[in-house]
Amino acid sequence: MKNKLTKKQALTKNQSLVLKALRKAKQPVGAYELLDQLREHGLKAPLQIYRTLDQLIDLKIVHRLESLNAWTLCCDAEHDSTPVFAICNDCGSVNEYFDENLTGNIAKISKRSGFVADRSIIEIHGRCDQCEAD
Amino acid sequence: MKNKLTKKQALTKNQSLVLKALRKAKQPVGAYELLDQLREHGLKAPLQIYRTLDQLIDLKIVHRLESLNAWTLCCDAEHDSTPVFAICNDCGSVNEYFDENLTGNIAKISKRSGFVADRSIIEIHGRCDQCEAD
DNA sequence: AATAGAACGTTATGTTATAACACTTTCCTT
DNA sequence: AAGGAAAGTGTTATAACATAACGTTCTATT
Repeated sequence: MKNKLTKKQALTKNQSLVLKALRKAKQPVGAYELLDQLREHGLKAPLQIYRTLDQLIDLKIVHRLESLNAWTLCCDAEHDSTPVFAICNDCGSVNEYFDENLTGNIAKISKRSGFVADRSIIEIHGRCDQCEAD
Repeated sequence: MKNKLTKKQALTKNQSLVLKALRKAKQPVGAYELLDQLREHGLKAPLQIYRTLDQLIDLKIVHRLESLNAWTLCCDAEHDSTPVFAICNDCGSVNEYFDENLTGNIAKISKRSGFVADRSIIEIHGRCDQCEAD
């Protein structure tokens, strides 16, 4: 897999298909749901989806939400810091945030304990603005 | 399920069995691994494990690690704040931390965006002290 | 054109989790 | 103590999520 510098290179057919499906979705999408949607485009097996998702994650175009077993588009921003996902229990929408302080605090915890962090997962469940207003 | 006040009540047979298995483990344990271990005590079906784990989570005795599909004992501390799990990629050990600041960070993000948080998941993957020393 | 690496396709299988239904135990209330 | 509600249990079947293994095809160099 190419590194970030070549991110702009053309996507492969499968990558484009999966990306397009994710763009259409208003919520994170599961692998098998993607597969169902893309059957009409010739995709037949789960592995085709899982592989493509892995590629898109490497390209930093897509994130996996561990607590949902689902995937979502990365917000536009180029970011090296840890994303925070706010997941609405009601409508299922997900927003991606960044927080320097939070990233800093995680680093602090790590340093304190001698732990060397590699990948951080922050997923907050609750109710979004919209749903809370109802 | 009873609330926290009655936490000290005697555990049921299945709860005790699962808890004991988790105590023996040095790492988070998967549901089917628990099942295998507890077959000799008469447990036969996945649901028996999953149900018991849910109960233990409600009792705040056990945590689920979303990024591992596995469960681990809660550290002793009574805590209402969000636990941070540091998961070693090498040895698989997991440590649970708390950080007021971090909890504050999450609250701030929530306030800023109108999102009302409910349950926060923070799991950091990396290398622990020990493994890093090698 | 040769070739190396990435991407792709396919079958089979492994792993994790829940639905649905019936029975039993516990504990509170009268 | 009898009765009933709620929690816990057991069992079968099935759903949902994910990867192994193998061979082929595409693509971007040299």
